[in-house]
Amino acid sequence: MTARTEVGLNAVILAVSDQQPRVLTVDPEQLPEIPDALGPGIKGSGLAALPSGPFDPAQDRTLELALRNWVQWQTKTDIGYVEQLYTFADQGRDPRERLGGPRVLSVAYLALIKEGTVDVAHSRWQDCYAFLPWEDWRGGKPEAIEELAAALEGWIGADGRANRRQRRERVEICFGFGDAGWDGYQVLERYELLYEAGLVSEYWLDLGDPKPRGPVFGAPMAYDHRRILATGLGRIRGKLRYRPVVFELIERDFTLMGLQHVVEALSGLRLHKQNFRRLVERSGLVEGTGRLDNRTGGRPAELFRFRREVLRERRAPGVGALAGPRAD
Amino acid sequence: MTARTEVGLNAVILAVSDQQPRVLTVDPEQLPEIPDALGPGIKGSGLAALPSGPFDPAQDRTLELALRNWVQWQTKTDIGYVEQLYTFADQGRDPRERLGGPRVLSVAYLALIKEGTVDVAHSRWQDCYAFLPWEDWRGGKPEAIEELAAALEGWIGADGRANRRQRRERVEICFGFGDAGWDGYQVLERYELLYEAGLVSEYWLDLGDPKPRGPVFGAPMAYDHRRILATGLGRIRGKLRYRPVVFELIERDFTLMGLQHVVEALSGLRLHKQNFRRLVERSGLVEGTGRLDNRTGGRPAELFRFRREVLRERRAPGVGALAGPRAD
DNA sequence: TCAAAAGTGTTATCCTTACACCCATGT
DNA sequence: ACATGGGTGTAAGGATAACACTTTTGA
Repeated sequence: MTARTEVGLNAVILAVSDQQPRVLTVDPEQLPEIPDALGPGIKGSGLAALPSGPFDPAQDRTLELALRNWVQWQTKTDIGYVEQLYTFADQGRDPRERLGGPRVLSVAYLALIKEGTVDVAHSRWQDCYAFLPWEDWRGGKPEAIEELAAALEGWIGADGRANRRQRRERVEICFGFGDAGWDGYQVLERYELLYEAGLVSEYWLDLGDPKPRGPVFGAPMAYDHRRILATGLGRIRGKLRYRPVVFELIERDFTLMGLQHVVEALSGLRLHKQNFRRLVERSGLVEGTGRLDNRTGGRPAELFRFRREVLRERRAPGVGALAGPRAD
Repeated sequence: MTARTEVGLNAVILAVSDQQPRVLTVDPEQLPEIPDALGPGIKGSGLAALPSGPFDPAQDRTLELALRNWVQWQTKTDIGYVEQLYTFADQGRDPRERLGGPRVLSVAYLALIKEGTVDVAHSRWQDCYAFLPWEDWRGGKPEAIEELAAALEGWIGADGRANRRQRRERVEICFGFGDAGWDGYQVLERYELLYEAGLVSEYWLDLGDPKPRGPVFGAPMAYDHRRILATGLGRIRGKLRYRPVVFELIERDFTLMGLQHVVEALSGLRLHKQNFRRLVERSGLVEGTGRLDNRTGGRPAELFRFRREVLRERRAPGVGALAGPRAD
């Protein structure tokens, strides 16, 4: 017997406001397609879910168009930048399968929108780092990380002698405990490691055992949506370096401080102010407009714009070494 | 009416031998699922196709496992490194749709294997640059590029006044005609531009008009497989910079020259020998074994190995700025 | 006048590039 | 001996990181 396959679309819709990266979530309670039978952990759990929409092979010419239409309709906002993230199809990723539903394959997209107001019933903006708190190093080493390291140490010790070395190596690489230090890009690798180690509550939910036997970290999301979020955050952190994607998230005119705050929010790192300014200006990525913004508190800041010509001039126009020297 | 959806898997299987990047292709003539009715351009055309396999939602636990099993079975080779590339689902991408077949969605993967012998009936290794000749700059500016530039100039002029600027900007960015110069990473962007400009024969095939009205470049592939190949080549060129993926393509022991040739083959660039050696050695990516290879012609070369510890030591362990200084 | 944020200058250090040169082997 | 490729040294130039410092506003 060949089961049916259905294709869905998921969107990680990111914005930055108040120096926090936000992701648009919906309340799965409101999603009509989830049957009540799934009980604990899904309906009634209050878990946040990523917005998802259908892909209708009879109607939709392309995946991206389907996504755009569907997001536009739901959020009443024009999403500019969209890119495909990954296709998720692991067995059991959608709990409806357990009730005899079709195998659901989901193509996830990343969308970037400006911090303007997207205010739709049943959806809200949530801080990305509520779900992935260990990813935010702007205030120095996150508190969670010590506890996390201890829990991972337990996971390493829980395996046989031979595998411990591999586990330890993996932990060290993912979390930068070696000489390499923290690498902001490996968001997904870290989430997957925590999942395998039983340190996120989705692991226990997927086991059908909603009570974690041990510490868990970060707020959970419905289904495998936290994994998808991690994929999205990792992707944009990587892309920041060599593509001018930051500008999709801010207004046309911005101050250098404002730009820095957005880069910091996404990368989860605190950057060195003076050098950030210089690097960005020298890179040709922006140009001054001559106008000033005097809502800044101190001395008014000059407003800058993205310089489109940089695309012709530089090979990998992004905020470089993620991005400039770090502060702290 | 909602049409059926079917999910297939495609693999871009890359190896490097004789300093050429190779891709494993099959003869679509041999693929049982292609009906004869599709006539010109598909069956009987002799076009190369990427190997493809089924995804069976009833059997396969994950996409990657399905791919691994299926490739293993076809090529009798253990593919080590595998990564998901992209999911293709544009309407009309599979000509069977025109005959009332289901909508076929294809999840493409990139696999890297060592140059050893994979010799299977109905499949063969072909030079990647036969399909994408403008991507090989190892011998200086490729011949095709002048002709290509002229043809693109025609495409720019063929649009209304307003759009010409945009078209010209896009051409300049993609092909590095501006100050930025050639960017090896943008393989897909270039292919898509050529497709839109009618400069690859797939464009005419998709129109149902197998006779191109103008020059076309590179050997065509069946369906949208050349687009998939371009995606794969772009991906590995990007990844080379910050992940030690080269080592998936070579034997455990290698000379630095050998390593350089593989990097050059993939990146399509000629590199500066002395500095490549030093950069690679200093990076901690490799370690000498003390043993020598005396098949090299001149003085025997030391054999090196990948140094796994580098993963703990360096944040983005790859062959850097793609990769080291260029020669020529 | 002070706090807060904008913006400039300078220097030590490291990395990259380019070039020149020597070494070991087979023919 | 010489061709071929392996391998090392060094110095110029550029980019980066860390520092101290001045400027301009609002309260």
